[in-house]
Amino acid sequence: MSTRTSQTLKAFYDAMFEAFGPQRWWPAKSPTEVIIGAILTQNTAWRNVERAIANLAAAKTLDWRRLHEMTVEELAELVRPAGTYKVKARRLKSFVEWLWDRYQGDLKRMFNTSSDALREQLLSVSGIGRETADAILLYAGGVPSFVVDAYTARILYRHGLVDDSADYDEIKDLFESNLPEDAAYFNEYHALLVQVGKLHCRPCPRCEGCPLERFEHEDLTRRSSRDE
DNA sequence: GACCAGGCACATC
DNA sequence: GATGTGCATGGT
Repeated sequence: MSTRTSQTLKAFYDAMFEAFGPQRWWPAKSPTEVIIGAILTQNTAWRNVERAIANLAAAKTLDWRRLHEMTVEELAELVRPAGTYKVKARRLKSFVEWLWDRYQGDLKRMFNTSSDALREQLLSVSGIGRETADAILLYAGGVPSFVVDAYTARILYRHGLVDDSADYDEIKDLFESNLPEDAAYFNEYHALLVQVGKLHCRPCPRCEGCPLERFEHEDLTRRSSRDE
């Protein structure tokens, strides 16, 4: 199928890829590290997540058994640089406890579950919302589940592909129903959107030089303090 | 000092 | 169902 939306989304990808090349996401050494990073990066700059992960690595706790044995207070001290550290320690713990109860602490068993069922299960864990669940599925499990984040919503909104009330599932479905169901493609696409977002599509945007600049969009740079 | 960052749960209406 | 708020470190 080749609707207009589908063509536009593919053209976005091509333009971003041409500008930035492969992003090689997720920036982690193992599925375990992906999952920990996905929880730690919630509403947090990646730079700070790296510090927290470095602390965990230094303490040799990038390991589900060790994480299972630690207290939430010990964990909190290690993840402190990532911000909201008490909350995040609790969320990591709730995932670990769940992984232990349900899959004996074994990620391979977890990913052996059918992806739709696993997504529902992940969403039932306190601290794992839609973006985190999809990041785990895609970047730790290689499941073609499109990840939506604040940049994604902002970029699509500014290009008129969704309105500002579009929710997570609506945006996710827009990608998944208009692109080939390919985990490698979804992987690269989301990473490229984040790169465009970081460089050009923050709350106060900088459209100059953006690889999507040539596509129809609303240039808000001159009215960052607009009130509608 | 203000604002932001690869969200989420929970309270309230 | 929609909207508001707390969480918190570190960079710009």
